[in-house]
Amino acid sequence: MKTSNQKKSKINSNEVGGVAIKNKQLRKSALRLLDQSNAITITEIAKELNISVPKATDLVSSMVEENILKDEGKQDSTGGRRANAFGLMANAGYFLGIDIKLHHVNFGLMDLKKGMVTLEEKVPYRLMNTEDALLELFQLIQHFLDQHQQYKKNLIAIGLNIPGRINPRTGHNYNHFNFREEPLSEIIYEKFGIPTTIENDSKAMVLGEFFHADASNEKNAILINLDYGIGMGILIDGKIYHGKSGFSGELGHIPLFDNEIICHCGKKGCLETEASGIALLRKFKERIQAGSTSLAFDGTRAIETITLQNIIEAAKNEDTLCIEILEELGEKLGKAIAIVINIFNPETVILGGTLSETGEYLRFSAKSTLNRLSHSIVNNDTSLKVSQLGEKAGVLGACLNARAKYLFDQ
Amino acid sequence: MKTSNQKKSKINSNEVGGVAIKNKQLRKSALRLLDQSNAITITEIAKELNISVPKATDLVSSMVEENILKDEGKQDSTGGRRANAFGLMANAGYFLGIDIKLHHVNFGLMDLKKGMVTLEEKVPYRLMNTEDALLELFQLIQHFLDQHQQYKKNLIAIGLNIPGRINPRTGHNYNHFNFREEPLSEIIYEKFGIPTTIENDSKAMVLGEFFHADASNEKNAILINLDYGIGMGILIDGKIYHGKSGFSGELGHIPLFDNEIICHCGKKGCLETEASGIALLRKFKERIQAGSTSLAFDGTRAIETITLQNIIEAAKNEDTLCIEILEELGEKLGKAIAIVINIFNPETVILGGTLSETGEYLRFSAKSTLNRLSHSIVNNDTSLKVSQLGEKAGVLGACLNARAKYLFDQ
DNA sequence: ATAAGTTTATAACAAAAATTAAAAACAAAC
DNA sequence: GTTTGTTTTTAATTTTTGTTATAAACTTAT
Repeated sequence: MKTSNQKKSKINSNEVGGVAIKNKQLRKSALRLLDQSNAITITEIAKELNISVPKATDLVSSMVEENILKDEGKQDSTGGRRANAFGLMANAGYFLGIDIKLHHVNFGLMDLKKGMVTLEEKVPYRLMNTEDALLELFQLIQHFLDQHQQYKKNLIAIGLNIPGRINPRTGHNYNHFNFREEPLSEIIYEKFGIPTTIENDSKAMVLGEFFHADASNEKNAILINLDYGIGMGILIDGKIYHGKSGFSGELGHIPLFDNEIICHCGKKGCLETEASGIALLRKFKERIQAGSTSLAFDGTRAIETITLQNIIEAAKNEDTLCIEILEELGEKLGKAIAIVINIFNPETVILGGTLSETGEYLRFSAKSTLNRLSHSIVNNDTSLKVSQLGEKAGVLGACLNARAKYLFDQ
Repeated sequence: MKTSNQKKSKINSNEVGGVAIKNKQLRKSALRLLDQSNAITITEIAKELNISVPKATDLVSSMVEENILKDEGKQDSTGGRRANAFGLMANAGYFLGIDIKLHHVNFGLMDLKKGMVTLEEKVPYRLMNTEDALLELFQLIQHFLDQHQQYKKNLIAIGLNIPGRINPRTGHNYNHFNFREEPLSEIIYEKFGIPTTIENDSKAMVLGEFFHADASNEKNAILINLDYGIGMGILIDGKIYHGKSGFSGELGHIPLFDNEIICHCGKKGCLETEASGIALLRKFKERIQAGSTSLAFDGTRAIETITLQNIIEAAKNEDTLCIEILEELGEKLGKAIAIVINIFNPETVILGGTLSETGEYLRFSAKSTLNRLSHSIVNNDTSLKVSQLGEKAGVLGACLNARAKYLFDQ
């Protein structure tokens, strides 16, 4: 570790001393500030960062010269000379979000000011833990990059979401692409030369969903990711909570029922056995076999080929059976949400993921269970919402994740 | 807010400028460092705080002069000149911890080095939401202070635990002593002239229990406070998690059972209806009335007068009935713990509070339920322990809370 | 035992940042 | 339209901090 020698330190300008480190930190703090408000004056920066006005002037000037900041013109007067306000230059940097789902990938490009430049949703892809699947992913990424060459020069980082357990510190993921020695983030970095950070898909979604949340960083919020399985993203103080080893938010596998249905995790009674997309399909099949009819099933094809999307579509078209089983699901989910609210006392619980496309059917039945099972003071403190972003939440989260890590994190 | 005038700013030496503020922050950072290791050298401080060695020397010298730090002598050589190590002066400051329970108060005095100077447990007191109860509390505090006059001069802060909902930011508490306008912390401060911070008792206990946890601040841990009710303290990144309005950790009121027992919160099926001290008493009564016998009940007094402590004592003396109902309780608790572990993936779950005095009976049955209900990978990642501190956890937490707030917090 | 290599501590110097002062820009009152 | 009070900006000065150099303390190898 002792590479620095008095003589060498001056030659190698990258191995910087104390002042340079502090300036870098200062710059990141300034960027964090600039991110919170649209435009900010030098005096405000000086006050917030506890530095003198001349120092803040230097800081801002250098960032303006580097085209990171832009002079946004004079602010309204506060009684004296009008101050110049500065804001981030949107085109100073871009972040690529890659949101890998089991059956498709979503791509998105975000600029420095959190504006979405491009969104490419539902690119067909089959996630598997094989070398081939990894190579195919490479191709998809390469294709996206080729299509957006004008941004490549300023591409700062990639944020990648993938289902399963993640250790964001080391960049390792455990359920997919774990056949190589290196962590996935490292593999992507070496392939494309862009710093990459990875995250679990549900955990990234919670970032995306609270994208528009007010500037205060003290967000405590929950996203429930309803798909074939049930995931949960936990936001604490505006940051994703990972737990000891990345197992946090395993809402799908909390033991909540006394049934005999064996979950794919091997246990009985998991929430997923009653309130997931898989459970929904099972119930649909049971009801059809018991004689019910539905828009989603005309009898011309095998009942096993019905997908979650079929049921969602039918529910949107007010199919009685599908709405009924969705409401049943909402009821079971309500119990889990009651538990989560009592434990976390979050500001908001958002129902997201594929199933949330069915909108209020789920929310209403969940809410009514919630009211029945949980004390109103605790209950009413938390708002229960349905995602408005849908598929976009994950990509947004991926971009924001990369942006936070490479723009602000010290 | 514009009290500072160029002319006045020099007169009022308290209204300090930028450098002074930075020095204060630096000092707090240094204290935080010093807290983590027993003794630390100037070079290490400089490196950790990103300041130059001369600056670190100044910082340390001034703190030594003020008797906050002590020269601990030479460190072992690392191959060159041996460095002087500096450590906190234990007697440079003290913190008073007051742990209010429903039927008693615990007092404790902690020095700057986290050493407990005094512990006074189970001072009789009946917590009620009345002016009289508040005045009686004042008397108890005054009495403790009088008995420890030699520390009063250096008493830096008071940490106070109280059951019920708390807003530690404003110092308000909502279930007790809420009849005055001011927050309780303010009332205590005005009465005794010592800065005071308040906290919920279960939340403070989790700090106390993880007192000895290793220096790494990335502690994610859970304390379950088993008493007449069930509380939970959540430690995230080494800090107490409060939630949006201080309702977090309401483990006692998660809906987990399909029974018809109405909880004191007004709902049915709460965990507390099956796994709390109150539930334990109910079950004891039921079993006795059904003909069981127990050491805890000789038939000479009304069964309603049996307390939790009686049952605990009997269980310690290996009373079959009490052990049985405790094991039943542990089983139900195990289900709740399985949920908590799946959600939080904590490093440790500690069973604390009065009931934890029964030791392994609870833990064994909880653990076996846990193994049955939850996936082993997630399960084995978290250790389930029984508190070794008992009544001390709350006082320790109160002291640590005050210490952290007034020693480190910026 | 002495020399060579390390590490810490202090002193001297240089650089950087904070203060202070002064000028410029603006609003509102007279 | 001028004056007064504010606030921002820039410049000059002072203070603070970092860097470099040197001395001191100590270990290890020869």
